[in-house]
Amino acid sequence: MGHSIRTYSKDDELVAARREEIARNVARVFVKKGYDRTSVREIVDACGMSTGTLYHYVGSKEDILYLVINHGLSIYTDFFEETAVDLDTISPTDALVCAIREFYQRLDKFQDFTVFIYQETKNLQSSARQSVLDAERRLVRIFERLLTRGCEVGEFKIDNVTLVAHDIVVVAEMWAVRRWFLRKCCTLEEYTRHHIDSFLKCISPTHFTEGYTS
Amino acid sequence: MGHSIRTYSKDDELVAARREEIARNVARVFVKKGYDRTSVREIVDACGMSTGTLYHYVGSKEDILYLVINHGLSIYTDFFEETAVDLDTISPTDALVCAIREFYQRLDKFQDFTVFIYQETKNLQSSARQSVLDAERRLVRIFERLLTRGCEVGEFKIDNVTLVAHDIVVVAEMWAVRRWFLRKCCTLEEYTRHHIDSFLKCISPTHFTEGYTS
Amino acid sequence: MGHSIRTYSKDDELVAARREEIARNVARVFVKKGYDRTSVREIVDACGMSTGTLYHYVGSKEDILYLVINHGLSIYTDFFEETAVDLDTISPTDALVCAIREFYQRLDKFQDFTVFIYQETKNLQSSARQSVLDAERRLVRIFERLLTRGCEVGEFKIDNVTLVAHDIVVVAEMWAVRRWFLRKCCTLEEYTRHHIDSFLKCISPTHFTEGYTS
Amino acid sequence: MGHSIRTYSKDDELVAARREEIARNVARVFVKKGYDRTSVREIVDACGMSTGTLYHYVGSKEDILYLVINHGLSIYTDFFEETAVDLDTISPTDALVCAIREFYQRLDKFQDFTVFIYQETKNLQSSARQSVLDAERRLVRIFERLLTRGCEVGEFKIDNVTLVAHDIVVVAEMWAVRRWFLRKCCTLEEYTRHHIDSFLKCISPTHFTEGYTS
DNA sequence: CATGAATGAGGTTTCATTCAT
DNA sequence: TATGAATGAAACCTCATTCAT
Repeated sequence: MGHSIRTYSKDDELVAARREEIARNVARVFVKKGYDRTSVREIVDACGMSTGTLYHYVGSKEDILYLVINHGLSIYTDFFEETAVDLDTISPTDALVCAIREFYQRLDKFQDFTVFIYQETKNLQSSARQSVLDAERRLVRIFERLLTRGCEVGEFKIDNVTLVAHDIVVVAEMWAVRRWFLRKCCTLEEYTRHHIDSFLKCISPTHFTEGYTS
Repeated sequence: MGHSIRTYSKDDELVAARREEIARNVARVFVKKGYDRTSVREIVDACGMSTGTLYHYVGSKEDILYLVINHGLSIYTDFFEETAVDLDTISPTDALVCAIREFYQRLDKFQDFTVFIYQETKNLQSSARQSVLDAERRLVRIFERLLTRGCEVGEFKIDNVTLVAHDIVVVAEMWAVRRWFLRKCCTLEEYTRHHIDSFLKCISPTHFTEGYTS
Repeated sequence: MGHSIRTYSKDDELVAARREEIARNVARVFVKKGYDRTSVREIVDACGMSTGTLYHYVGSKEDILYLVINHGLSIYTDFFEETAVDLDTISPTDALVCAIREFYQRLDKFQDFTVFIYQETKNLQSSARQSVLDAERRLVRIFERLLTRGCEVGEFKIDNVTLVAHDIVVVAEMWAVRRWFLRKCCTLEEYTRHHIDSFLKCISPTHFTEGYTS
Repeated sequence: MGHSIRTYSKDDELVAARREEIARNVARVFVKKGYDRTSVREIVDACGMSTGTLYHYVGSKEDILYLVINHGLSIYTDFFEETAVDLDTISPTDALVCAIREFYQRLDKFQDFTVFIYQETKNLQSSARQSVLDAERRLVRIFERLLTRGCEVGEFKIDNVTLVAHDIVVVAEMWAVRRWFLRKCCTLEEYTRHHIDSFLKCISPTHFTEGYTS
């Protein structure tokens, strides 16, 4: 799916394993030094491979960027596709709060990745970039579903569900991206609680607002 | 202030003029191709200067990144330092709404810059990066002041003023950074209105909330 | 005979078969892309072999060039050694004309090979090159014999038989090598007839010439 | 004219001088080792330049091949465009004989080049190759003109002037290309005389031939 | 002050060949 | 015998920067 990477090997399993290995090893280096500033020399050193072997499983340096970004995305995408099931058994509000908490904590763990993706996605060619953006869209959709369920049972009242879901995701990512600012401002717990409160206020149906129209 | 750049010239005015010229011309190229992928040759072509002249007024390629980013920041910082004055004469709520509207529209115009800054600040060395981050902080502070005034006169009720101000700025920047998502989701007007409503809900003192504690 | 190629196999027949297979398959690729620009990977792909197997029957990439060139030479050498027999039963002039016609038509069919040999023989190491040149020499000798017979029976009168025989071969090869020019100039039939006429004029004993001495 | 080569310099004269220098120095190496087997490292060593400087005046390794081939072609093309004038003042036969003699001697001097061009033209991309072939065509045309003049005054009688002119050029080039054979067969003087005689016989109007039709 | 030719280290990628399986 | 993963030297080319003019 998405983007196809050249290999000289015909053993699909081996290719997948080696690429996983590459992504895992290179991630650290890319996050630290940035993509453009990491040389292929440094990449192969980090992988403990020879140049030739690397290019056996990968068509170009950019393919490696793609692997690393996808590896990073999977870390939290995968997670959500697992836990999202349980959320159906509790009230929409509880589910939303729980999901946000989990998500924010998860992003806190993988801060470096989040920042990295924000900085390097631009360097991908169109097809590779599309599949990264798709992963982001799936992330938003997870929250969309939670919000929609809440609307259906009357617990939430939301004009633009997509926009709210998007905000939830973005605010989480900002905890990583803007850490240079936020760390001096509050703890993750405060940050999370503040935004959970904010989101709930905004989507609560009991809150009467005349709607500010400029 | 901030970061000092090497020059061989002793004519301060000329240096400033040339640097302004460089920043203005190179901005477009950097925004389009990214810093690392822009060669010094492309830089001098964009400036209509010779390499020698460029290095007469600038110590390194990275200095140019610093110039461009600062040039970009000034575009909206300066603006705000002008218009912020008038805002004192109207009610805090009106002032806030007005400021947000102006800010969001301004960022809409300079989307490319915003995205660029999000992507390239990491490439700056410590001292240069600090002065960029300072500019961002000043931006937040503008909204902090508006919010604080509102709190003082009882129009707003806010636990963490800095955090809200920061959110206002970040949400604006996301309109540029996440345009690939948001353009398909709503117009700038809808985006702005949605968030103004949200922010007002969250800081309104009349809204009673028990505070969701997980 | 000629040049010896390393193998790890002891089954001579298998070795010969495999080498024949290699030459046949790789010929097309070499003719199209040139020797230096064809990678070993492309060679094994063309052969449907693994790298390991290839190097089992061949010592180096250059050995393959040798195989291919010899394969190419055999295409027309073999042919001549078959048909040359019949030529003894007809008059020297008829035999010559017939041989030239056959030869020119044959080369027309294997143009690519001829061009290839002109371009790549230089890449062979000394011993391999010698055996290629030997094949060319045998080709010339075929015509030498025809011419000599004609001289003996008084049908031809030639100062330097070798030189004329060599010209006959070279002119044929030029039809392939200089096709970019000759195709726009005449058909194969015209080309052949023109040169048969020329050769006959030059070797005819009835033609009186004082010999141009500068 | 013909093929355009990238340069970073704007000083046309300097570019021409440097390229001339490159062609002159690299020619020897290319002729000796072949194009593909000569590394850029060896090229810059032969030129006494740094890599950077080389690529200042040339876009790629292949451009250098183009320069060298053109340099080689000019050696005899230029020559002819000078001497061809005088030939108009003598009889067509004398002019032809004289031109052939000069040409064959000239090619003898630049054997290496001739061989090189036969082997490497294939490596040029289309546009560059075209302009090399054009130079060859101009060479043929020189002899075409001489032959045509002879026909007009009745000294020659030729069916296909172009083909004869082409033969004259090709036979000359073969003296270089097939030296491995011809050196053992005759001297340049013998080779030249033999072919002058042959050509004159073939184009002489007094020689009666019924035309051999198979 | 302004120019742009010169530098050579370092960039990414390909290559022919080996050898453990 | 047959395989193809692994190697790392060497390929071509670009780069930011300097300095003589």
